[in-house]
Amino acid sequence: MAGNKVSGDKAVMEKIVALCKRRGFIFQSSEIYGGIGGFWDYGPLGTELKRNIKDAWWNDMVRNPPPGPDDREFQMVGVDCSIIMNPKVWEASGHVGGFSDPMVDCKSCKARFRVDQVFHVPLYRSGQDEPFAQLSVESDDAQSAIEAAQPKGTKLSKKHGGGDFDARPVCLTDYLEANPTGQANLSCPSCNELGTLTEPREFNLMFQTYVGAVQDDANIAYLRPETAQGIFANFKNVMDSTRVKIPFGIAQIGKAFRNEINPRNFTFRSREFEQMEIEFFCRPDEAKMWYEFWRDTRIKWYESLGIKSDKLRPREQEGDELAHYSDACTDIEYLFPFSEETQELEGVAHRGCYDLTQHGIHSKGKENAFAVIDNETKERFVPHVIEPSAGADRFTLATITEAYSYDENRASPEFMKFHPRLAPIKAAVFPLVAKDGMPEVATEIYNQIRAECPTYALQIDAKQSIGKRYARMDEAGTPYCFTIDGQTLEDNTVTVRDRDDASQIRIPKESVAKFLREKLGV
RNA sequence: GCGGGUGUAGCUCAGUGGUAGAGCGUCACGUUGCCAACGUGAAUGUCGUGAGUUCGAAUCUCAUCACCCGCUCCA
Repeated sequence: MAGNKVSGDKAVMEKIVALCKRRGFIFQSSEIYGGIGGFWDYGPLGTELKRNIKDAWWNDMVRNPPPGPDDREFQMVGVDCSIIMNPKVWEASGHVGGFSDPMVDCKSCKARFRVDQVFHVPLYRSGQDEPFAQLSVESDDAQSAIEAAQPKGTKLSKKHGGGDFDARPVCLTDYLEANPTGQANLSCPSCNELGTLTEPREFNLMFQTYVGAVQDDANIAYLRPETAQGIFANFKNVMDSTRVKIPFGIAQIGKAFRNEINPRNFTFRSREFEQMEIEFFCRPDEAKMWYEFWRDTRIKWYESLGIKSDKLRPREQEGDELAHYSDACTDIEYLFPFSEETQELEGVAHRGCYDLTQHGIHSKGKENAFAVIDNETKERFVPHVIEPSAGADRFTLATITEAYSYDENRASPEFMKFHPRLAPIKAAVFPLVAKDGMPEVATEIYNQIRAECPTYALQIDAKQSIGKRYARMDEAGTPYCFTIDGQTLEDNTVTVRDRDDASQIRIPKESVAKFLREKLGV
């Protein structure tokens, strides 16, 4: 069977990575200096591909969004915010407080813990001032730490003669503050070994920098870890300047930065990446409806761009997976060849009124600073937010792995079956041989397509054998090649070669641009 | 961050202490009559990087960087 898909195979992933480099889709950043972990560059073909993806998203979501549920109308507008913002933004969003947690590692069993979630638990006999033993547990608070300490504590108690005991948990945060050199007295909550925990270390995943020439704590700033906060911070500006009315959405495409501990899997987990985000603002009582609308819209969008296989898997998050402020979230996941498990391409989250409320509190000192008034019902409410947040680089990678096809019966076994709308090169024009006036006709046809389809990336090539030129276009994923041959000179027809099955038909040379537009549908 | 593996031409890899190699790709010229054709020729390497051992290191040692796999992490 032609177009045989290969999946769930790491060898395939390696072939894809090799093809990406060979054909100029993706290069490692700073490769000539030995590279740099978690950063990637797009080459000429990859740049066209990613641009087509971002354009498709912007056109389909912002300029020409689908009709809403029950054909309800809604507006979509765009913003393009700065990457560095006032650091208070990240206090309001929780990124500064929440993600700079000190961690400790166990040198013995290699487990890692958040310092504030480990409790040191000395065990006491009633009436005694010194503990007879101690242990550690992982827990959210002191009360559950006591419960968590019972099984281990009972065993320890038996060892020490048995009898009732009293567990008095101390959070590691507090313990280390009181005993800065107290590491040796602590045991690992996982393997129970004594004195194996490292000193606490900060793991802030935000990139830090300084605004202004003086490097001082007072002017620390961060590269944004998500584009969403720029949208929330401009919510009122957009309301005041554009006449949008609830329900409406604000969209943004832009770079974001996360200092991942361990970047992996080609471009999938990068430290610098591009997001395509929508924050959709609606009435609280309609939030569920809009959540479902966006979830379904986003799934259909991926399918419309060629991710039709069963590798695309939406997954509704379970209760304990959800952030505390979130009512619902669907991860739209894709099964990449590098993993047995599906990986997130996009999260569609029902965020309630959390973000606007937080920014209200932090910027204006009141929860409802960004409340709006419904003109018909006169109700006043802080809008609820549905957030479809997609990874542009992740979808680019999914597009590449989905398109990658292998058919050993073809002269060119590897070919990229891109959706025509996303294909980096839309068509190529070839003289069958570089003589008898064929190159001149090729140039004429090439110029004709350029004039009639000025947005298409095209190629013209007269060098080497025709088979080699077809093969190169197969690896670039070019849907159609037009070839000028001897018959063209007699009856003005050219052959059209189809990338997916290598079949050929003849069409009049005047109609190549029309043929392309109809076939590509772009 | 931990453990294991890998790193030699654009790609895939051979080379285990003694002159830097192959296939494919790329380029040029010739040829061409629809699928990586053929012929001739060419370019391309601080052998990931830096130290050390040695008369001599791609090869041995150490460090470091990057990538892959498994943990860990993933707002």
